[in-house]
Amino acid sequence: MDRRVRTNPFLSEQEDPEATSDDGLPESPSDCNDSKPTAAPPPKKSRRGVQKRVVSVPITDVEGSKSKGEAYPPSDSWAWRKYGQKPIKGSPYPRGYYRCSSSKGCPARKQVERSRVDPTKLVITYAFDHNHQLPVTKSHHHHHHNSSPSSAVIAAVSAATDFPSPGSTTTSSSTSSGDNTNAAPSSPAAKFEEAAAVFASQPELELGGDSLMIKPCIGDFGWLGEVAYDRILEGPICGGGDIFDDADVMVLSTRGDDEEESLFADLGELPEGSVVFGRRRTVQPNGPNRTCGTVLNC
DNA sequence: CGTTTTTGACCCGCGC
DNA sequence: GCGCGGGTCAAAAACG
Repeated sequence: MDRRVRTNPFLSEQEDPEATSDDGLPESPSDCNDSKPTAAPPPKKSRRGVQKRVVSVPITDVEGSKSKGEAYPPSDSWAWRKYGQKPIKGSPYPRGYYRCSSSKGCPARKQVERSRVDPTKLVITYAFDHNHQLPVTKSHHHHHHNSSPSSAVIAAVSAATDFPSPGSTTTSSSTSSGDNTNAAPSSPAAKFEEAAAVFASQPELELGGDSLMIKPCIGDFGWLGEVAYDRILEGPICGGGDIFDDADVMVLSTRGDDEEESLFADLGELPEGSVVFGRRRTVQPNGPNRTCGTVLNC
């Protein structure tokens, strides 16, 4: 293998300089609206100029769902393999590095870490797109359009590092392994990733003037709603260029409850968190579409 | 048996 | 120019 290929084979679109800043986000709220995907001014390149998407998901929700015995959709079909883990300075939680194992040459990568300000939240950073189609395994019937294979799938999600429980460092393999194949997730983290994955592929997003609306999408992902997704910050990383290409940041309100409030309180306004909406993908509909939220366009 | 996870070390980029 | 931190790879071990 090419050891250390520092060159990103896929860099091109835009990246998230702050992607790594899980919560510290020094960025200003207004920023989200500033960056126009179209204009695409010279964004600051990240360390490697990698385009990244940050997804933030409340871990507690996932766990809660789990206890509720909710039905979870199949994994995101993407197989992720953990290739590293490192403690992050300033954060008590380690960051896990995952690569797509669905395809040999798939550049898709993701970093999973726990929010340092809000331990109940998981911050997933996606980098690069999948260069292959979603490995449809079983119930992956795509209702909607399937984006071009070449465009690759947009979002992949999943995973979770080992979240050392505040107080005790647990191991985490469960998460990763569960996440890897399309097997049903067994750990809360796995659910998270799935949730994120689904979001990433959700096609049913509608733009409504200033705000985005998530249509029945959640209907299919009712479980997801339960699980919880906070906000969506989307970086046009999606090669497909979907609706979100237009939206830089979106906020999804699962229930618009304290959760969100606290979220904002913790984050300040709407900093990092975000769930990525990619497009396409279906899951078993067993959820009460109670969560459809409105996506606030930053 | 195959695949994935875990841990350590190395290298690169950025900041000061 | 040096140092720090982050990111990736590689080898070994564990699990399914």
